[in-house]
Amino acid sequence: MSGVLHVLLHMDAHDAPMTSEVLARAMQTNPVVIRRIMAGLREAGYVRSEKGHGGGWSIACDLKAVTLRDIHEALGGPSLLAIGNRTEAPGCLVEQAVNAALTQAFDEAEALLLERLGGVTLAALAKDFKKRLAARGGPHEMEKAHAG
Amino acid sequence: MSGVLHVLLHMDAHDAPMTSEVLARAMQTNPVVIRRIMAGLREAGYVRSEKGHGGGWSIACDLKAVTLRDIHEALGGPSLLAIGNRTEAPGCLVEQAVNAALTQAFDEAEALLLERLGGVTLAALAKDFKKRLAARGGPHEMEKAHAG
DNA sequence: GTTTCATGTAACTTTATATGTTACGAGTCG
DNA sequence: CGACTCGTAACATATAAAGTTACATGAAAC
Repeated sequence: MSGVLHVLLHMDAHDAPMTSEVLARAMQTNPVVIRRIMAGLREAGYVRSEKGHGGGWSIACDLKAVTLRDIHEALGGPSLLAIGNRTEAPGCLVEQAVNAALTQAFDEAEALLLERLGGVTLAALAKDFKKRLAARGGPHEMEKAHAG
Repeated sequence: MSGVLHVLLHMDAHDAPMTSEVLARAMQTNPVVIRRIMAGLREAGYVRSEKGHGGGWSIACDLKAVTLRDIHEALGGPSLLAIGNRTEAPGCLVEQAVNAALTQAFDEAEALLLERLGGVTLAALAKDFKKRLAARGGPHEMEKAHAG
């Protein structure tokens, strides 16, 4: 999640398409990993990929219309919580009681988190980035920022 | 978490101490795993363990005074959220912007979850279990409920 | 006191999952 | 055609969780 957003914002701050290799270097990972992650976003229509010379990844959506929740879902909507309910013995009344209590708490937290993610657009993130950039001054150089 | 609560409630519904072996069979795991998990609870004073004949695990606290949050902390307070922030390039302004947005959402969700866990006592869970037991009728037999 | 039972814990093995890598096919541009 | 880049399958590695073995320690039964 965090890494994907990072890539998206860097793409937004770049006019030309960016190759998997460049992105992978910045994220300290492998080009194939980048392609794997971006596959979901491409299917959702948030990014576009082009082959050949001058190819690579570029934004294909209106950043104001896509929220972090949309991104999360494009990534397959993995569970946001680290712990879940056991369901090994659904006939056990103890398990039912435990699950009832936990499920309620978990569902509430997950709903809140999804709501918060749904309230933040990529455009808002990009704007925050530009604000930080202006506050610091100087150009934005992805390679330098990711050197260390 | 879920498994620990399950064990605790079964212990509460049992007068004599329960051995790691019996608990492990019910939870479909290994006695050593049970001991490992219970170690945290023992150090926190929520359960007691006794060796030798007739030994095993028993409740050592007032169920009304211990919340699910307490249990979570006794287990080492592992992260409740499945995803975190990357911090590989803290000097990157994009990363700062992304992390600021995500951190806020995550912290809120985690706080809500902890609050909810803190609002449920073990006694409340036990009461819910007894209610389900009464509704169904018949005795509570751990072995049977965990047979499948 | 010896035997039996049970925990405590270290060390090791197994399993599951995520991540990284290699390889190659296919499309694109010069 | 040749250089470039994505798409994807297949394989390798790393990490963490769970399971297992082994043995020491303590407690009750006899």
